[in-house]
Formats: sequence, structure tokens, C-alpha cells
Amino acid sequence: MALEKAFPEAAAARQLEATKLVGAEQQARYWLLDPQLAPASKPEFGDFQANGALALARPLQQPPRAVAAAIVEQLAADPAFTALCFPPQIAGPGFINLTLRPEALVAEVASRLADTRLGVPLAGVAAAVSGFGAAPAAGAAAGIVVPSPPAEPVIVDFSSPNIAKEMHVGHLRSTIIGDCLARVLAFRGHAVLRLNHVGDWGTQFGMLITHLKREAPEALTTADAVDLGDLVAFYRQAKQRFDADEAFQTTAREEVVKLQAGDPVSRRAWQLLCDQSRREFQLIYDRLGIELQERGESFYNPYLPAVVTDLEAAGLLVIDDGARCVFLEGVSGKEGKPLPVIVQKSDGGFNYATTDLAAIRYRFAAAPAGDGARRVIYVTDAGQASHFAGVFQVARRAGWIPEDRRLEHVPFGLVQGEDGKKLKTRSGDTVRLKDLLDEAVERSEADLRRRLVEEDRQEDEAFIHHVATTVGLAAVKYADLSQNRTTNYQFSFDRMLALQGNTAPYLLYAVVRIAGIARKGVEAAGASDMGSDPGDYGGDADLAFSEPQEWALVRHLLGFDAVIAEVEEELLPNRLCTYLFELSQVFNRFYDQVPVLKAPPQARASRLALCRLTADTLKLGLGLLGIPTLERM
RNA sequence: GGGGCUGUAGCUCAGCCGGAUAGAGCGACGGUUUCCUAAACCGUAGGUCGUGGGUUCGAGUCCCGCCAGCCCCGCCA
Repeated sequence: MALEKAFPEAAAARQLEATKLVGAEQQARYWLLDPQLAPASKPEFGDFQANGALALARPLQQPPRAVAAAIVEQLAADPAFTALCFPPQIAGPGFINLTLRPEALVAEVASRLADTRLGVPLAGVAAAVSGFGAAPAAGAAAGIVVPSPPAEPVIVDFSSPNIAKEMHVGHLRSTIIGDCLARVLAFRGHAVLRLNHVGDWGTQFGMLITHLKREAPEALTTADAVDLGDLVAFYRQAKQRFDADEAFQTTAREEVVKLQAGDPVSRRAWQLLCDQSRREFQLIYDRLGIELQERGESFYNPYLPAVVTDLEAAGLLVIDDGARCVFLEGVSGKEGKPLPVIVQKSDGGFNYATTDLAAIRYRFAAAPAGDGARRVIYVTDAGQASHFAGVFQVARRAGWIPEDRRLEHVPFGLVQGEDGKKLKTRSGDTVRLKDLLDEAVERSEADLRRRLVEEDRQEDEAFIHHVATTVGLAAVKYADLSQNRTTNYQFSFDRMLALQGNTAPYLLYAVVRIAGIARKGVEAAGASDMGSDPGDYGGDADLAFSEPQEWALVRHLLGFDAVIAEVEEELLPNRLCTYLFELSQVFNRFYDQVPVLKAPPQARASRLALCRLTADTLKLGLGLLGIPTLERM
């Protein structure tokens, strides 16, 4: 955040001090030490704390507090620093506590109010604008310093359901987390390619087509001859036959070969099945407000042979038991033998590892023969961690990943039921995503209707439907995103729809409260002669804050950009959720204890401005989570 | 057998490249409404951070051992 501009100063001063205190021969070593500046761990310590003095004490052979004192002396001599912060306090064993001057905070609030990006820089612009003393809004005000957006895209590979199957809870996390990460990256100014790597190729199709030829041939020639539910049943039967019947297996494998070779009849059947599934997936995506570009496994079919050729040329291929493999370094399997990644089966066919390798190769290859990606992110369950580790290693050794490009697996844990086991329906089936979303919305609607009765409110059906849908879907998304991605999480309708706690309804309610103030503010403004532009309640006022709850809100609001930067780097949406939850809590305390509309004019204008900035921050933050907000609920 | 992830309050979980007295929500108990939606706010109780070592001025956080749970491991994806 802009407030952290104090940081470079502190760092420079400390480094300067280190130079003086140690001999020249040791300078280089300490030059690289950082002052360990971090947000204060407790409000009474101020805004930031620098812990670097403690680490320096030993090498300098001086008491930590003496080192801290020397640093503080340097800081005090710096006009830029003293303009921003009060004189630093040395506390405890040698912590340096920094407190920002109110004027600095107010100035930053004012600049955020004028900045639609709320202080979040566009990627690549950060360095240019961050010179000390530059007004944070300077970039925006000077009119788009933005260089042409980077041509190299960031690819987010997520959702990835399988054709001829319905989406189930297993796809939930990938879809929601991937969408959120894509939104954050796009907001930071990256060109984002959202790829849906659907399972539309391979053995499963041989199975299905072979089975349908006997059971329901019309499905292979006529669109929608059987509905998707039946198709799923056929798929299950096909799988059973495949596992039990050797002759069927052979036929199915031959069918795959025909399909991959482009046999017109097989292709036509495949196309029909894909179209049908695609429409079904799209219903879910539309409902969740998620955009995706489909590029399934079949897309990489033409590139599969080149994978093998490349690996062969790189000298990585080994034929083992008739299969072409690359043996992994540093990963030993059974009996100490290195673990293989099989890229071509003994029957000559390719498997999913080959497809994943072809995808990596294509995605990093320069356009137009590839995507030329700068960063590729895979959002899949943690169970595939070793698969991706292996595939990534092969891709690196093959030389497909240029220097300074990033390739990351973003794993997530399982969705579990409240019994701690994998989520299932009462009858033991996997839960269909559609049913899960339906139930969330139904429960949300029931809650709403109960409240309307209790509060004696009248709302029309359109309102009820809209609110119930928004809240229900938001609850599902938020429950997923607010959890640390890497761990399994327990799915609970009751918890996610709770009106209090770290839930979507709680956050949405905070936005609704502010919207209420805005509405009333505009009505009141119509009566008096304050400005009547509803989008600008108090924005132009001179800001002045006095109450502790106002300052708490100010300080929290100014942390937004730092959180976004963190999510972009760590790819952990729950950090943003925690921030927004805390912001809502701080706002609710403010709302509870500080009157806004009934305050005297000067305070009122400042408080309205704070409300607007809070609402904007919540809306933007929730938007990045893929959650739309409401004016009333 | 090898590898990965996880173990923090009764429950669900945070804890941001080690930092000051380990935080929140739910649940429990007790308060707050002439006032912008009380779907809120305030307070109390509750933890030897799985366990044993180690590194460090300082460890929930890093390293090693052990215990428990989940997941992955050659021609499925």
C-alpha cells in the first residue's frame, strides 16, 4: 500500500546504519538484510513494526535496543519520513513501532475515493509509480501510464469436467477457485486466458461409443436422442463392461483409434456427445457467472506425436515393458526404481500425461504456434500433485519452459460432508453440482421468507427470487473461497448460509447497510441543499475524522491493495475473504457506534465518504471473488 | 514399501517467506434497540498449537524422529 512508502526509507536508513556500524568488508552482507517491516501485530503498536534491529544485534555485537536507537536516529533525520510518520517508538527487546500521521492517512483516503481501482496498481506499472512522494493517484490522474498490456497471457486452467458426465461437487472447487484467481489476475492487468481443459478424448469415448452402438445407436447420429441423465447411466454401464469384458475392451480400444484417426462416423458421434454435454455445463457456468474458453484434451491431439519426438531428441525417452517412458529424477517408486511418466503406451496409444505435456508445450510456445504464456496455473485437486510434479519435471527437462516463466499447480483439498468423509447424497451417490446449487438457493429462499414474515415486510416475488439466488450462490462460493485452499473442507449448508460469522450473508448485509445509508442520505440531501448526485455522497468534502471507529475503518480500508498483491502472488483467495470479513466487522462497529446521517455537516460528509469507500471496497473485493452484491436483502 | 497433504479452543477454521500476551466465527453464558435494516454490537468462559528432540536472542511457523488421519504411486483421467 502507499503507506508502505515509509518502508524504503526505513530500509535505506537501516542499511546506511549497518554500513557505518560494521567494517566495509561486511557491508555487502548486511546490505541485503531487510528491516523486516510488517503491519503492526497489535493496534497499540501503531501501523507498522520493523523487527530488523533484533536480527542485526548479534552480527553487530551490540544490544538490540542500541541498534534500534541508531536506526530511529537516521529515520528522524529524514524529512520524507517525518512527514509521513510520528517519531518511531522502540519497544520490547528492540522492535521499532511506526505510526502514520493522520494527515497521511486522510490524504490516502482522498486519493482512493478518486481512484476507481482503489489503489491497486496495474501489473508492470507499480514500479513506475512507486517513487517516494508520488501521489498514488498520479498514475490514474496523469492519464493511463499503462504500457500496452503484456502480450504474454497468464493461463488459468480450471473447472475441466468430463464430457458425457455431469458436473459434481468435485468440479466445484476448481471452478470457483479458478474463476476467482482469473478475476484477480485480470484486475491486476494481466491478459488472462481461462481454459477449460474438458475431458473429451481418450479411452472413455471408445467405451461409450462402443456401448451406445449396441444399446442406443440413435444417440450417435441424432442430436439429443437420449438425455444427459441417460447418457451418464450409459457411461456407467460402459465402464462396467469395459472392466469385465475383454472383447468389449478390445472393441473400445479400436474405437478410440478410429476416433483419433478421424473416422467420420466416430467423429460425428463424438461431436454430438460433446455438444450435448457442453450445453449442460454452460447452464452451470451461466448460473455462476463464470466465463470459460473451452479447449479440451482433443485440441492437443495433433501435437501428441511431437511430444514424443521432442523427448526422444532430448534423450529422455526410455522404452520399458514396451511403453515409452521418461524416468523422473529424485522420485523413486517401488524397489528404489525411479518413477516413470508414461508418454506412449505399449499399444502405441497416448495417455493423459502425454496430453498434459502437449498442453504445457503448446502453452509456453511462442505465438502463433502456441500461447506464449508467461505463467500457467493449474487448479486441480491435491490428489494430482504428484502427477503434475512429474509432468512439470519432464516439461522442464525437455526445455519447453523458457526462463522466468512460471508453471504452477494450485492444489485444493476435498469437499467433505459433515461426517468428515467424502461428500455423498443420502443414497451414497456423488452430489450433482446442479442439485447442490438448487438446495443452497432453496434454503436461502426459505430463510428470507421466514424473515419477511417475522419483520412484517412485503416484497414481490421477483425480489425474493433475486435475493435468494444471489445469497444462495454467494454462500456456496464464499464458503469454498474463505477456506485455505490446500486443506479439505467440510461442506455445510447451515454454516455457509448463517447470517453471522465469516459468511457471504454477513458480508452482503454490510453492503446493504451502506446502501441504506446512501439511499437515506440522498433523500435527506434532496430536502436540504447538499449535492444530490447519488454516486457522490460527500466525495468532495474536506475529510476529517475524530472517532476511533473512523480511524479503525480508515486503516483497514487502506490495506486493500496489499491484500490483492498477496492473492496474486500466493494464489490464496481466502486471504481476500479474511480481509473483507474483517472490513465488514470494522464497519459494523463503526455503524453501531458512530452516527452518519445524524452527524453534524462536516463529520457527516467525511463519514459518508468513508461509507462510500467501504462499499466500493466490499463490492470490488466480492466482485473479484465472483460474488455480486445487493442493495437490499 | 515410497511420496504428498493435514493435525491449533467443545465444533468449523485463520495465523501472511520465525517476532511482543496464539486469533476469529459458531456453540455456551451474560448484556445492548426513542437513532441510518438487531441479518448488528459489547462482554465472560474456553488452547501444554498431535508428540519428542534440534536450530535461534526469539518457534504454532524452520530441521529431524515418532504417532494419527486423508490422498497418490506403469500403460484410466
